[in-house]
Amino acid sequence: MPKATSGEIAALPREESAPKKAARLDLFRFMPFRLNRLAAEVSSALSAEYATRYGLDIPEWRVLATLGFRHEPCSAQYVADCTRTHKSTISRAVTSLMKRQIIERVENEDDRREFRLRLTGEGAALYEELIPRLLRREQEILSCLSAQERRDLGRLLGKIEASLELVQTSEEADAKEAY
Amino acid sequence: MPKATSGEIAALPREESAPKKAARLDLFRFMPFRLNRLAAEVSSALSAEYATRYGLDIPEWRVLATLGFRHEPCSAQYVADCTRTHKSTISRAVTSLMKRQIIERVENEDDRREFRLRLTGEGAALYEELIPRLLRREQEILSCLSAQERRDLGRLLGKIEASLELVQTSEEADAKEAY
DNA sequence: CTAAATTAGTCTCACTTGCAACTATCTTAA
DNA sequence: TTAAGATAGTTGCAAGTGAGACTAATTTAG
Repeated sequence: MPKATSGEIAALPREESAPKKAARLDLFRFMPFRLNRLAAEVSSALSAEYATRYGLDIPEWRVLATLGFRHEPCSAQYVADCTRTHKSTISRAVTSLMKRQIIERVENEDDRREFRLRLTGEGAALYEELIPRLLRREQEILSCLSAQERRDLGRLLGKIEASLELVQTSEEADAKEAY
Repeated sequence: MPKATSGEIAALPREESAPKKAARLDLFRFMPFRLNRLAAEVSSALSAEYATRYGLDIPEWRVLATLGFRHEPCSAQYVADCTRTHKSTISRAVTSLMKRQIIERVENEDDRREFRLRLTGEGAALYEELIPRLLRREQEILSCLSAQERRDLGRLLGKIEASLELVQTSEEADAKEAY
């Protein structure tokens, strides 16, 4: 079994060296692989809270989190945009959450294609019960980092997110300010 | 549309305040969500290299990367352990790569349950062609960070990776103690 | 005003993947 | 030596998901 990952980034052999060395890539230092693996591991650590305990899958949890965080009802499309989840996936999560009466939806009088989604009382109660658990779990996972390190990590990820345009710029936010 | 993500960690309202405020969680500051989304996005950015160009999927790429990095042939089980990918997934990737003559396998005389996998000449050539592209792509993605920031990121992720391995439950630890 | 283009949401299809059962082989212990 | 248990790898099955077609409603252009 290979050694645990070090802090280094996977590196190409010296570019300018004369004898064209064969390129090699250590998966354990390759950022895309590390991110994938870490995300998978963290997700599964958290799913103990919302999956086994409340029977929610990830898309359902994302709908719940979006509706619980925003207080105004919002459309399925909005949830899909926010969470970068495919609209068909959100649609299924919405259907399932409605069946379980965790959320409800009302027709939008102004645009009868879309529905306004919001938590039911039951859904809000579930949200209130679940959130502290998840935040505690997140803190546990991050407890190996100092407060400063956590800030640093957040900032570094934020830079990458911004450069990949994962986060909304203010103009985009304005453009979508229809909500 | 919600605000752009800051460098902060999702936070509970002050714990000790008298009127029990409703807990809220901003998905955009919630580390598990951010990791998931970032990993998905980075993966898809990279897949342009190995998927569309060479027709490899992620499991196939992981097999290739493992065999290319190590020079001794190794078993499918070893690849599965290394990459934390389910053995059935690796099995299918191996089958597909063999059909395409990118890898080959030989029986292990000492243990006829397992096979020794290694790259064919063609596979090695593919590896040599692909690796520089992927490393370049990784560097592009990380180009929004300074050299110091990249080291920091690697170190922070490394700490979380290490702690998650330590944090594995005792049953899991026992189960994996075969290694 | 009407036709074309756009958008919200649903649904079907194909594909991927994890689980668990299964075969074959190896190891351990009575 | 033999039976029970562990391990490598394969395969069938079921659940989840993205792509994209489709319906219904709205907006835009001519």
